[in-house]
Amino acid sequence: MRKPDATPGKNTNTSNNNNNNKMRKGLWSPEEDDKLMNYMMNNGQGCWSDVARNAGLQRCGKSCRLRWINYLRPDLKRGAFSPQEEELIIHLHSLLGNRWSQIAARLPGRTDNEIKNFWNSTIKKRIKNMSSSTTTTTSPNTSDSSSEKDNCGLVGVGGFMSPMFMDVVVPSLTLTNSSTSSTSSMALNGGHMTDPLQIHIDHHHHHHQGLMNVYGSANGYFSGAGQNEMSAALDFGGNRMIGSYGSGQGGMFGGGGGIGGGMEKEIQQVPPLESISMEENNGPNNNIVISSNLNNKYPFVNSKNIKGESNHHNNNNHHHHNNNLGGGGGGGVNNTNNLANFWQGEDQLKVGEWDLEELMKDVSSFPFLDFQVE
DNA sequence: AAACCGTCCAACCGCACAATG
DNA sequence: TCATTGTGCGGTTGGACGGTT
Repeated sequence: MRKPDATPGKNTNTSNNNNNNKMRKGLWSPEEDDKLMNYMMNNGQGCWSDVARNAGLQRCGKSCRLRWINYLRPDLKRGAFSPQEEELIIHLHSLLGNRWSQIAARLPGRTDNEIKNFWNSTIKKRIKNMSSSTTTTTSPNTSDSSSEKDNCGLVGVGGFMSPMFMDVVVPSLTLTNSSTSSTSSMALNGGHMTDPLQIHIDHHHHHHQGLMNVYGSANGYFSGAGQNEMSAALDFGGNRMIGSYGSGQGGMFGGGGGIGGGMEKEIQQVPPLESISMEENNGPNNNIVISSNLNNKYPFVNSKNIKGESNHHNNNNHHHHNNNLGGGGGGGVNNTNNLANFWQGEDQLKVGEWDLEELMKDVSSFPFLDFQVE
């Protein structure tokens, strides 16, 4: 079904004339596209049944809606998925599971159908290959997330999360269980996690406000959806942020064998549902600009852009970049204003409990970011 | 060149949910 | 309440396409 058949009448397919309601099915002809497009441009979106009728289309409203959303909509982004989009899809899927519409809502110009197809064809296959090449153990949870009841995404090898380590470089952040130590560790109750998550608090980078790196080491995917999996998430007084960075061998976003190689231009925050845009060039050092128009709902992603510099060296040594938010190697997100203000506004942010399920159950409340890859 | 086969993706289907009468 | 209608979502299908034999 790649191309619509331009021959009038020929593309009426299969059951087109079998049923007596005269509703066409199957591929859309260019004439039908024109009718729908013209109608939508002139009248805007309304009741789809009316659209179908008033546009002179022998299609059900549902079909018209689908055609418009998936193909005719002017703001659709054509072409292959960029590496950034791919990474974002992978991560969003790890958080959201097969909620394609929610994933699509965070990928401007992309449709849920498109993402779903992309996932089912490209990414799933790649994960499958990767999984088979990096481990000899198998798990029912490994790759075929679409068939899983709990929408499990990409959990670690063997269906378990391998030891993970998080570097959380957050000045003035104290963790209630170990506020004085430079290295804190705590366990998260991830159902598939085999080892406690260790969180290292770096108190030595006070001029890098708001930086949080979360990365995984060893084999395993630092991702997951559903209650049994985890991503990293911080809940700061209602403003949640998440971030992850894979550096381990075979990690989901890892440096060796991980999807995307090094996940170097990584934005792990779930972007906003509102006003997302993503533009890109194809250069190896794409910048990522994050902005938001949420009117101070999330002060660290305010209307000022957060600009990430794709610099491999601003990852873990933060001597030159302020406010590197969620940046993996090269994927840092800088915000010299709002993020800093956010962090500076709270002298002692406290993270009382790290309840994975609580964090994951409300993915939609994560800070909304606006992605642009320059 | 023809047959075969795997992949891709547009479109359909069934279901759930909300709104309305 | 209950039925109807409209909408949206996720899963699935089936045919075009391209590569391989």
